[in-house]
Amino acid sequence: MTQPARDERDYFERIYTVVQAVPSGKVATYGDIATIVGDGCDARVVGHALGALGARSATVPWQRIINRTGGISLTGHGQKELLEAEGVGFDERGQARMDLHHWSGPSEDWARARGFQPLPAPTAKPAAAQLSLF
DNA sequence: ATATTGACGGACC
DNA sequence: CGGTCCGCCAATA
Repeated sequence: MTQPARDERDYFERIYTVVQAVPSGKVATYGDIATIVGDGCDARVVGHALGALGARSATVPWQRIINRTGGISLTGHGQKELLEAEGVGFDERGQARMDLHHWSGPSEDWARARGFQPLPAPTAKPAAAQLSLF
């Protein structure tokens, strides 16, 4: 009974909370936020929530949320510059370096306390492949 | 209540 | 590696 009522499905508020958990200098994808929120939340919903921020855009680091390809979906708002100001590096293709600034997700304690869930596997790749980058 | 859109993601070619 | 198509879910008209 201590479980938060899912009836309301306040995706917006939840998404805002998760986005606020993203530290400066880090970036997260819409899909990651959706996964953390869980409960059938999808990347599309995250985009809607951020689009409905309105005046709350000043209290929610929406700039740290980018698409899966590491590119900026929204242009004209200086999102890329904002991220660069936070220390996020971009490549010539205008895409953020996910391998360097991709948020690992919230801690299990934080997530569980909020009723969310941590990321299952951010970027599981065999370390052996790293050796043969040449 | 139904149809269309949308700050996406993943699969396919 | 890049562009394209389909799919998922909610909000809005």
